[in-house]
Amino acid sequence: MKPSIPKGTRDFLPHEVRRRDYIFDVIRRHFRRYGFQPIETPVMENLSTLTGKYGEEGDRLLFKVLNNGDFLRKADPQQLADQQSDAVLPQISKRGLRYDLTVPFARYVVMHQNDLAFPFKRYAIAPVWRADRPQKGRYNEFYQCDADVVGSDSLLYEAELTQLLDEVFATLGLKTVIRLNNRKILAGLAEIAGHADRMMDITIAIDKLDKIGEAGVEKELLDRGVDPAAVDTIKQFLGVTSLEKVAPLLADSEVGRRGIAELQAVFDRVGGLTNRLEFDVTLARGLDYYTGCIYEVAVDTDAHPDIRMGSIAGGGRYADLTGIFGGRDLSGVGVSFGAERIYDVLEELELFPEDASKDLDYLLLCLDDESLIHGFELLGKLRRAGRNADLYPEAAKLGKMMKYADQRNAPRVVIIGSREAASMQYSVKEMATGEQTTRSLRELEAGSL
RNA sequence: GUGGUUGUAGCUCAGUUGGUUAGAGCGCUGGAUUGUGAUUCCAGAGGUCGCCGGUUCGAACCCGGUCUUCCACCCCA
Repeated sequence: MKPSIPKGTRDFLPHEVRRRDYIFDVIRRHFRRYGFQPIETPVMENLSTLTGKYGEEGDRLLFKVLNNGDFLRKADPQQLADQQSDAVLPQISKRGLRYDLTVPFARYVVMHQNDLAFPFKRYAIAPVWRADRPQKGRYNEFYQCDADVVGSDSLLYEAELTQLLDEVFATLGLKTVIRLNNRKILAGLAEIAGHADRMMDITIAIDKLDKIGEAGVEKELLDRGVDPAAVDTIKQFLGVTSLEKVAPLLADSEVGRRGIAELQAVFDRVGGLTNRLEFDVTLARGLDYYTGCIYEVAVDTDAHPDIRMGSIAGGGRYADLTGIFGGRDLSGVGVSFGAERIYDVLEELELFPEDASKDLDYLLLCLDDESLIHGFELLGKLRRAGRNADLYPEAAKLGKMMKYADQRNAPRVVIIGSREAASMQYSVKEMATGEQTTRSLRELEAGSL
């Protein structure tokens, strides 16, 4: 048989894993610096935990796990015969793979609320699964790096998370645009338009502005059943790029005014950033559970004009998510970094640091069997001294071993023949320059040649 | 989930209206060079043409199905 892996999943070569680890390490370092604590949750959740949290579209994209045992026995025979997938599904599947890290976190907080000190700040770096049709930068299995805080309404957290987004991308050397909006502004907009109940339809439509243009948005709104007068009202908002200008439009909406006040408070407190920070009234974000500020980060196309990539990080405030699980209403806010997309962008821009794919200090090559024994002992000494070292396990032709060293991406090789073994002075070759020197054990152990 | 697209050597790709034995570059293995990789020269190995079925005297090529890739929707990291 021909080996294969499920569509939308990937294997990673060693150098790719090291580069991914570099991204994870940068993000994790910043999470810790900001006071977030690590937690872990299962990759599988009960389907009842997951369904209904991500909107209709999200439910469709959940991976369901088939029940064990004779699962069809428990299914309704008639519904089974009629191929009523939706009706049969809950009878044959009670678990699903997590779709994101936020909903499992809300479930976790409710289950462990007596063990946690609020506000509770946690981070998680873990894979999630979505049964989407794969494309570039879109996979069925991918990692999210989430930082969330639950149990406080303080807008200082929104400001802090903005700083966190900014610092991570500054450290990665990636120029981005951090866009901010507030669901309350969108609710106000819907209210002013006379369609308070149609907020989702309206926001989904205007979210597409940069993609389909104003005429496209207008058509989309009409298609979604928004009346022409309301569409005219909504169009007034589309060109607005500052909070000051949107404020008068929302003067008659209490929720809209609150949204503006919240955003203003965040802007007032973030301070100087490396990346661009923008208010964007058309930013919607599809997840149902957001209630306040929402974030989205994209590559700054002014600085990196050739990059075409969707959002590389996002987040927002969800005031009611814990309430859904029967807990106290604990307001939460968080951000999520899309590690895979960040990887693809860093790769394309060649922004990975040189040493992100190197992990070996020395590779030892021995020319005869006696030297090999000497080399194996030297290997142990170097490792005990804290150097990353490896040994070619037999005395082969030097050319062959050099080639192996090249493929291993070893920065330097230590050549051990009878001369070196006798004198304890080793030939060290820098692979990049070809420069060769003689070094003592002490020098090798010290590293940094 | 809807519409389209892709699949030929380890990789990137050629392959004529359907016609004998399917090619190139890179990589790989060996040698020139028994203590020097990435650069030179020579030789060699490697393919049920994604898979299943159909049409045909004959299929990498035409048709159907299926899996996969990428793209546009939908949605999203």
